[in-house]
Amino acid sequence: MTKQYWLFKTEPSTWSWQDQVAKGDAGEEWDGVRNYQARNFMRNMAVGDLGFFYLSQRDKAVVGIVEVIAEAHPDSTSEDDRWDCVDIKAIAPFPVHVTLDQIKADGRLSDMVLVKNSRLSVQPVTEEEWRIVCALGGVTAE
DNA sequence: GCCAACGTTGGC
DNA sequence: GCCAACGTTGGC
Repeated sequence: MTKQYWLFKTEPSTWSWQDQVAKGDAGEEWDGVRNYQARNFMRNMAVGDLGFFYLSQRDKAVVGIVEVIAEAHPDSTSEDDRWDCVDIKAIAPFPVHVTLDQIKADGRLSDMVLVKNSRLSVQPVTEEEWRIVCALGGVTAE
């Protein structure tokens, strides 16, 4: 299967990019997701998939790139076996943050889930969207 | 801090 | 299985 791309959303006060970076290569569970759509996307992820790290609230920007390092498994923060999550690790920060305003202003990105369904906390990203946002962020897409 | 949009829950 | 009520999210 070819590599898939995703977007992980978090509130900076709950889980920041620094928190993610501090976990190093060991990474961390992307736990706490209690939404079926988001969970289903995580169940479809494979080790090696890449994702954007997006901060809601004040920042409202993509600030870095993460990699999926473990496939979906039970969320350790829930007794309820409905909830699964993957593990991710930080790969690289964006030299330039790509803000929601920028994304909204870019006609090429008007179909991004982030624009269309801003509340979904784990989202798929197309390869084209991936390349465009990486370019805006000042990194070369893998 | 407000509120619209959305997802989930629970009664019927 | 429908749908009203409720809670949460996140942009503004």
